[in-house]
Amino acid sequence: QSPQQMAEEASRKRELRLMKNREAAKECRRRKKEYVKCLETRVAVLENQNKQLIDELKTLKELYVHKQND
Amino acid sequence: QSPQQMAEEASRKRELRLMKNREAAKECRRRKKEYVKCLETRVAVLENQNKQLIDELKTLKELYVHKQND
Amino acid sequence: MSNPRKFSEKIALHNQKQAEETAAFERIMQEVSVTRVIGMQPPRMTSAHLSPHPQAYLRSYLGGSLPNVNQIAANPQIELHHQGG
Amino acid sequence: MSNPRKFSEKIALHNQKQAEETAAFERIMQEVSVTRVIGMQPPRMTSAHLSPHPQAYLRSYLGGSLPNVNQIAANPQIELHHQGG
DNA sequence: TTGGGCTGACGTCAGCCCTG
DNA sequence: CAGGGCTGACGTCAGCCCAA
Repeated sequence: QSPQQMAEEASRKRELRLMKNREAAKECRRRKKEYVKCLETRVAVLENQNKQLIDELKTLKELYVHKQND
Repeated sequence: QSPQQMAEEASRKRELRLMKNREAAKECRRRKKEYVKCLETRVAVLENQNKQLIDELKTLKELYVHKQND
Repeated sequence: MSNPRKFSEKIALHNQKQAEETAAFERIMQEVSVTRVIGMQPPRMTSAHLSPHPQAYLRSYLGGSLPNVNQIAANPQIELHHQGG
Repeated sequence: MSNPRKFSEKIALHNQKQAEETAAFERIMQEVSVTRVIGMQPPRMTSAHLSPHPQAYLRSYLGGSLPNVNQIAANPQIELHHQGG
């Protein structure tokens, strides 16, 4: 093989690899963004559940002490 | 001013701006990483609190129905 | 490892945990709601207790289907058997 | 806006919320613990009630410093409902 | 063992928002 | 209005890790 064809082959291979990694990086960023949004949503959900659980715990606690005093 | 000095000035200004934005990007990535880690830690904390709250709610509920049957 | 490297696995893991915790959360909330409702009755009799259909009375206070109510039905005061399915 | 653009502000906001929620969490846990402890006593008298130091008896059951316990130990029949929420 | 898929980290560009 | 601080998104390089 002539060195000219070798250089062309190497260049084409490199460009193909760059193209693949380019798209892969784009997909990776997309998944990372989705993951962070998932984390934020999860935090919000857990926060609401915590508040509701604390409220229910307060209510049941006062109901318990009221039953106690009866 | 000679166009030679103008080109040098522009090049120096551009390089300075690139340098600043380079360090800014590095700090930005650092803060983003810290933020994501903060989110994960927060999720773990809220998860543990949820479990403990649910357990306490179960205990208090059974205690309540036991008091009810007395 | 519980901390995967791929984002897709992290997302799937978080969705799974969130589903489980939400299920447990809704379950305990319903149970506590039921407990509070039946706990309010004994000291004072309500006209609903005179109704020939106490199940309908309870279901009027609570929303969806209550599979765990059977355990509560173990209370000797109230009889609550399956409505046959 | 509650959703800042800068990461530092997001971190500060999350830390603030986490501190508040942790405080509320620990508070309600201690209160429920106290409620359960004092709720177990009335049906049967314990020898600890004959002790000249009931506060010390309660502190033996509970961990940290409990400022509200003093009022409860002083007047066990009072109702303790603070801010309703 | 090794090639390829994913991701971490970098530098650069473009754009937003705030301050001068 | 122009200028600068931060961040979103891109392409590239380096490296990890698993299936082939």
